Amino acid sequence: MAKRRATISDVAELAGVSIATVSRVVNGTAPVAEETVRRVRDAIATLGYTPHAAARKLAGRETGTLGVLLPEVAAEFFFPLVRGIAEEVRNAGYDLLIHVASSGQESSLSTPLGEHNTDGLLIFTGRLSDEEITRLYNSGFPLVLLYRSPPDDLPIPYVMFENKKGARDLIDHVITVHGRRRIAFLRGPEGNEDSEWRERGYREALEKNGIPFDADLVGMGGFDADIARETVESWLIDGLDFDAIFAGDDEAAMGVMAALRHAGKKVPDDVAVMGFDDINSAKLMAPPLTTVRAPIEAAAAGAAQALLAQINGKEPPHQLRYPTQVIIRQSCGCPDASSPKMTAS
Amino acid sequence: MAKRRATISDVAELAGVSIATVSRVVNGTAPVAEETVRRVRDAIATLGYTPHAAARKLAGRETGTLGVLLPEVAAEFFFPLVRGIAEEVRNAGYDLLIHVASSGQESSLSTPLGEHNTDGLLIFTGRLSDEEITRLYNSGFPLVLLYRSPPDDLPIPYVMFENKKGARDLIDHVITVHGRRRIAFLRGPEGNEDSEWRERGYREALEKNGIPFDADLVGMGGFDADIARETVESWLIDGLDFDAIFAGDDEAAMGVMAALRHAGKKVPDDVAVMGFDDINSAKLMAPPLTTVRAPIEAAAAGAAQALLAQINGKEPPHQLRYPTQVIIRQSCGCPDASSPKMTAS
DNA sequence: TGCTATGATGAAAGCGCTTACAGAAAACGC
DNA sequence: GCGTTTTCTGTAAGCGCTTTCATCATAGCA
Repeated sequence: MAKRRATISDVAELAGVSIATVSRVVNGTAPVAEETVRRVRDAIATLGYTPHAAARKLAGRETGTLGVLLPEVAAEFFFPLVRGIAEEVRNAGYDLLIHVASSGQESSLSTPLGEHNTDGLLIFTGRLSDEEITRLYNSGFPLVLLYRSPPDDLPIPYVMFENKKGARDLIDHVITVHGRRRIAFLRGPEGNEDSEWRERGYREALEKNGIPFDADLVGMGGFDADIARETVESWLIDGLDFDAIFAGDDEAAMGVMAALRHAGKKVPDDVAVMGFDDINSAKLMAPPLTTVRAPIEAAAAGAAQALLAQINGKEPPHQLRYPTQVIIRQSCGCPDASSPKMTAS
Repeated sequence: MAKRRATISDVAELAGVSIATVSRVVNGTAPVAEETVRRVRDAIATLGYTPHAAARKLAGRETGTLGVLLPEVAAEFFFPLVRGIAEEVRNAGYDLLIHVASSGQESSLSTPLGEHNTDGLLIFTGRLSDEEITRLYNSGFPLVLLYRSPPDDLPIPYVMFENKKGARDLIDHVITVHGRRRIAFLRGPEGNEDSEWRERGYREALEKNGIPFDADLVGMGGFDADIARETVESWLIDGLDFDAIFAGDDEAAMGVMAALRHAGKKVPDDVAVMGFDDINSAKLMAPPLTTVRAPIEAAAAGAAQALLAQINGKEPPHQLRYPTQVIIRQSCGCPDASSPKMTAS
């Protein structure tokens, strides 16, 4: 059944032209007579010809594909991220090679996304060692960092959210509006910059309101529901005193709520819970989660654009900072503004 | 800064051998004298040489990469799926090209994952038209279908879950154990086979227990929280009578719970809620969701293996059917078996 | 009418690599 | 010691495509 794939030569022969001409009509790189174009188009159609990507890459200078390096941890967060990138990349006529790293192979680029295989790389937090990044940068390889800043102050473009401000406003809200004073914080994964900034915002809000920082109230959340849950459960066992928990992100918040519920604590009456990101399920939680909205998809798209710009020789911005916005729902103690929807039908 | 990449010729020259020899030591395709190997290795190291993927693909017969076609809908379900595939594919030394389809371009393969660009394709439900699949199959291109059966009874391998049995057991539980009789069902996306089988299981359970099927109790869930939520909200407004909802999948169940909660209905006292898949957040919902566990990651890995087998000329199984298992939690009305964890620390 | 822009096309040179094919050198057998 | 393997290595032919460069008609212009 497997017939040999049609090549550019087959098309050329059928259309009675040279392969150069076929290439030109396919890529529109030079004027071709209307009549010729028609014949070539027909030939392509009847042969079902598709250009061979590898050959194209070899001949041309570019590979026509962009790579994304993602951590193993697959969170809901990841979706809008990929969607934003994919959309942008496709519009620019590039392919997207997504590499989901597995634990262990921390640094190596022996894997797909080498410099030879893509025209540029979007690197998600922490996946690549500083040395690797530096090396790639030094060899002039287009790079954009997602949610982490470049090592050694290298001028590599990167996208970031206004984590600190968002967290500060959020914590300030629960202090000033709801009078909470014993607010716990769950850190993200080790070395995660988003988490560091959120913690700073958390501390600033504390300070602003004259509440001393208490190291006991900081635990490991890992931006992960299960990890967060365990931490809160152990706090509960230890009898730690707190009246609010800033979970670090929404996933962790979900774990926090589960732990609290399981222990018979009421949210938000006994403990207020806040997340960060405003993932889709945040509004569906019980109670709906008060959080900070981060325009993940937009940021991802922005990162892709910056990479594309770089590839096209334009000067990309050095930093892309996206705004965040506190989203008040009920998990902080605020009343439900909306009443059951009564869509007359 | 951007120096030219080192090529195989550079290595050959530095090592004082021919490019053929370099290729041989890189690929280990033929015996090479120990001393020569050493020299070549050294040259590679000092030059920092990495083979150019495209060139390799062009020269060799294989592209060394596998493709996955995914629908735009990004659900939590997608994670274990990708993880399972990625793991398997990497272990086999292949690259993974993930193509997230966007709405609109339903069928076209004009996009990355053409037959030329990958050695095989894992196709996720409904993304490709039957014609495209048939065409690819006929041209001998290795294919594996995820969660859908092949068109026209073509012998294309596909993976499936025991949806019917899982759904039947689940519904049977809520009828026989909890005495529910007015059980609603939320369908998945149009044409989704998983959904069709789940519905059959649902009907079988009804029939087995002498409950007549009521078309009014079937609505659109779309395997999506927001869609499910809207449907349930409109049911509530219409005053539809039901005491249980089988949401079709876990994402939809989340939307169902939100709608119920918002309307002041108690789960499971007023309405029992059941999902399907057992995604990570199922156990974190309030109340924890009774559902059916589908080994998504394992199935995905299996699919990848089948594809790899096919590529290597082995005969892959025609169908991979994975078992499902009812997971009882509290949303169906069962008591909480676990008590707050008391991990002594 | 003679000469130069202009449009349309083909010939051919690679892109970096794999892989027959074919030597040359070393090892073996009797 | 000579023919025959066995090892090791180089030569060269592409893989399918893009892209100068060159070639020809035509068309434009004085």
